[in-house]
Formats: sequence, structure tokens, C-alpha cells
Amino acid sequence: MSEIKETARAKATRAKRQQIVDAAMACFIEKGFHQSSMRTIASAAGVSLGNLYNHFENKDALIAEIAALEAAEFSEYLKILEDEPDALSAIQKLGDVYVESTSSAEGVALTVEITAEVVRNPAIASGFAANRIRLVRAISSRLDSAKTLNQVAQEVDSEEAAQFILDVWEGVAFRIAVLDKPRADRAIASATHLIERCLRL
Amino acid sequence: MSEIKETARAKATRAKRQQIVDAAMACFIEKGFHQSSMRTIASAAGVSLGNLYNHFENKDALIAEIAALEAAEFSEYLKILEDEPDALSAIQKLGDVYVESTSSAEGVALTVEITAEVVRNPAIASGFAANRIRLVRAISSRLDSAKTLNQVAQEVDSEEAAQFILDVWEGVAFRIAVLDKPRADRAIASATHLIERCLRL
DNA sequence: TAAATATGAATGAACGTACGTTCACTAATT
DNA sequence: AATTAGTGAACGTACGTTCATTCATATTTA
Repeated sequence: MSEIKETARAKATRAKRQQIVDAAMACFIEKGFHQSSMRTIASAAGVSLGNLYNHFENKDALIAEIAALEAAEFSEYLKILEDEPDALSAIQKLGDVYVESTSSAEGVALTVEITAEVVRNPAIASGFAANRIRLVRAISSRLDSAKTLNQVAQEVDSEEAAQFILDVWEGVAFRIAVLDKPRADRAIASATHLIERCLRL
Repeated sequence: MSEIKETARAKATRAKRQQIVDAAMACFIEKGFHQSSMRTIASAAGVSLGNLYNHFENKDALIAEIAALEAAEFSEYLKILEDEPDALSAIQKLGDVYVESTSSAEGVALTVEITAEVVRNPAIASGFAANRIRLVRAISSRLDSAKTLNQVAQEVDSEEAAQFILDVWEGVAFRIAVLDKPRADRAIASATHLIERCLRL
């Protein structure tokens, strides 16, 4: 009986937990980690203060959960790089998706908040670094194969270029979100164009 | 007597104020705006809590002062762009200085902290945007003159390229500070190289 | 199946602490 | 004498967290 019916309660618990995560995310986006109180989060989630502590040991655990959720998005980017047949269009699509998911007002608020945490917490920073290294490797190997097809100049260092490309997308996403939202499409297009220029033969 | 001797006390006051600003900056770098208490800042500055409020109306005023100090650095970048005779080396030097002053652990901690504030406070954001626009204009006009000398390809859109270049330096600075400090020089060099590739004829 | 028991979700008052800010006051400068 | 820098105790509030307790569900026993 435990295989099926074990979920009557467990399922409700999981749902509540998700409810809390969603509400906490909204609070963190609106106010930031340290301006959001556990009381505010609890009432935003429609949960009592005490019960909030039944689902999360403390505030740090809640923050960590949300930071981890954000980090998980990296696997989506990896998938794009693998799936797209053409290397250059894979890189462009990476830019599209990366910028789109990072550059929304909510996205950037959360990203910045997490970044502030990353800067001060080496444990979180190393996780981020590992994710980024994986992405750089993926881009770099796509560039390598593009080189063998003579789509990319031989003298370009693949790894340096991969780092550069990620730097560009990060910079573009930030610019769009904070400073220049209306011109998002144009910014992505011209960045794509300039990246291609610097890779070409 | 007010022209000269007015400074005996005024000068000491100014010095104390600077002392507070320095201490506050150190606290904000270490802990962030909202994790630094007025008590901590006061004692770091060697000033009583009450006296801190003689120099700054409240905590927000202190934060605003430090954010403004950071924004003032932009004029330094503008100066570099004007002074350097060759356009391309001006851009490279801009990268050097920008990355150097932003990518230290303290620099990035403060930048991120201010950014988090910028994201939520449109009033501060517009000041940042204005500074950035001025920088983009300066780079863009240097690119224009480089075009007339045939140092840069005609088909490159100067303004788009200027935005792109700033995006790159921001991305590089962030990467170095958060993820990959030891390879700062290499990152700057390869970014410079790739920027030149995408501008070339 | 029906009753008894154990488990975990849910509550909100309460605790201790730390915060931003104020204020009555003293000390020093003009 | 008048003004201003400087002090630290005090105030009210808000925070993170704990806790005794209630209630609904699951598990065991009869």
C-alpha cells in the first residue's frame, strides 16, 4: 500500500513546500534576500510562521534552495549547445536564451541578489564557477568542431573565445535588464554579429 | 577671519566625515549594505553612534554617498578615452583600467551591492544609465575617427560596437573578480585581441 | 472493520536580540 | 556666550527562531 497511498499527505506537503519556494522567490525578487522577513514570506505563501520552519530549517536554507534552482538553469544552456547542429547558430541561440532568461526585471534582480551572495560565500561561488566552466568547455568544443569545418578561423583560441562569448552574453543581459530594456533584440543581434566577425576567417 | 581660520574646525569635521565614509565603505564591502549596522559602521570609524548621525542624516544618505562616489569613477574612464591618441589603444586602456578597478574582490563586492540597489531604485538607475551613455558616446566617437583613418571597418556600426565593447569589459571584470582572478591579465589580453578582430577591416 | 496510537502538518504567541533613530547631555571651538 | 562636535543610554520596532499545543492523517492493534 505504501507505493501509491503514501502520497496523500506527502503530495500535499510537497505542494506546500513549492508554494513557499514560489512565494519566497517573489519576495526575494521584490525586496532582496535580506529585506525579506520570514514573516513576510510566510504570509505571502499563505502559511503560518511556525509552519514555514517545518518546511525549511532556517532562512539560509530557503535562500540556498532558491540559489540552487537558479544554478540548475545552466543545464538548459548546455542542452542548447548540444542540440543545435550548427556551431555558430548554437552560440547565437545560447545568447538568445541566456539573455532572455536573465535579462527580465525579475531575472536580473534575482541574479544580482544571488551574485551578491556568491561574492561573499566561497562555497556558493565554487558551484557557480563549476557550472560556468562546464559551459565554457561546451562552447569551446563547438568552436573546435567549427574550426575543422573552416567556419571559424584557426588562429582563434577556442577556450579564450568561449570565455569571451560568455562574457559578452553576461554583459549584454545585464545591460538590457538594467539600462536598456527596449533595445533587447537589437542588442542581441548586434552582439551576435560582432561575435561572428571576430571568429571569422 | 572666516576665509582662512574657518577651517580649524571645519577641516576636522570634513576629516571625520571622510573617516566615516571610508569605514562605511569597508563595512559595505565586507558585509553588504543591509548587513552593516550603523553601530558597526560607527565603531569601525571610531565615532560614537550619535555622532554618526551628526554627519549623515540616516543610513540611506550614507549609502547614497558611497554609490555616488562609485559613479564618479566614470569620469576617469572618459578622461582615458580623450587622452589616448590612438583609438584602439584607448579602448584597450579603458579595458585595463575598467577591469582593474572593478575586478578586485572589494570592487566587485561593492559594484554588486550598488547594482542590487540600482535594480530596485529607478532614481539611481537613471544616473547609472546616464553615465553609461556618456561612455558609449565617447567610445563611439573614437571608433568613428578610427574609421576615417581606416583602422576600423566601415561596415561596423560605431554605437553598437561601443555598447558591445562596454559589455565585454563589464563581463570580463565580473568573471575575473568572481570566478577566475588568477588569469586576469590573460583574460584582458584575449578580450582585447578579440575586440580588435571584430573591428578590423 | 473499528478503535487506539503515533506521526507530522499547522498555529501564533513568546523570547531574545539587534536594528535605526532620537535625545538630553557634555566638551570643545569660535 | 553661542555654536557645534561628540557621547551613549534609551525607545520603539522588527527580526529569526523556538515552543507548547491543536488538528488531521497515517499506522498499528484488536
